[in-house]
Amino acid sequence: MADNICLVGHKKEIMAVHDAMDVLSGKWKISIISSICYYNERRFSDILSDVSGISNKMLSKELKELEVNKLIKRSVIDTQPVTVKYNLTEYGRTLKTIINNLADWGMEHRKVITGR
Amino acid sequence: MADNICLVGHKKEIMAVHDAMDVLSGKWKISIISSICYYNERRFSDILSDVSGISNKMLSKELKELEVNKLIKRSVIDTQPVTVKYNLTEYGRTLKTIINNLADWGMEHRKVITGR
DNA sequence: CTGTATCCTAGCTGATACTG
DNA sequence: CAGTATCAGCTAGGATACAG
Repeated sequence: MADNICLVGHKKEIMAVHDAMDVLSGKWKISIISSICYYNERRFSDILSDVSGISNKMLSKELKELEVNKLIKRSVIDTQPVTVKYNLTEYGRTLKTIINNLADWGMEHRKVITGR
Repeated sequence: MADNICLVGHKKEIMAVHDAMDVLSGKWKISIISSICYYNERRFSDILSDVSGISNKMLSKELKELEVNKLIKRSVIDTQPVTVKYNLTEYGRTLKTIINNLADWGMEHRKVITGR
């Protein structure tokens, strides 16, 4: 099914893919989701070091967008100084498969561009 | 496996995901790949109408990048006027799974944001 | 049909500094 | 620790026109 869908495909699927990318696009979004996904629960500074190259400003901004889209949840713990943790929402967790696929493909891709 | 990887995840995977997005990011790239994938072989003007909203300039530009990354192949057929067709390369076809996942997720996502 | 060439602007982005 | 504020440069992307 996942294979021969390419023989019967249509505009609906293409638009669906575009819809998905609307939420996931952005230089860092998928990496951020990955970080939270792989560790299940993650703090701001954790993600900052997980995702190499991202600035705190960008992280802050993209986290907000992901939260608006209901993909992640932000929880403030009232310690001193304050602690904030991010989790995937149930909805966000539906992205796991995609994340895993992307990670697999990304590792193969790295081999292709560097390796051979 | 695809599930509990989230319990043992690491920076390598996050970077892999980022690598993947490096190639696939851009407002239209995934949609373009989808179009070619679903129809197996596609012309410039076909893609232009498949991917609603894209301009010829963007299509041209992103097609070039995808070609450079060896994901698609461009073939010129010497008719009058000239015909050009695009196919996924064998390597590009390795993205099928991801495309299908994204299409599935995108359709669910549309329900979530419009439906309920 | 399949693109290129210009022009133009919103907003993305990084760097740096600062706050509660 | 978890962000916000500000500045400035870049570039992604759209509109339009043109070319082979």
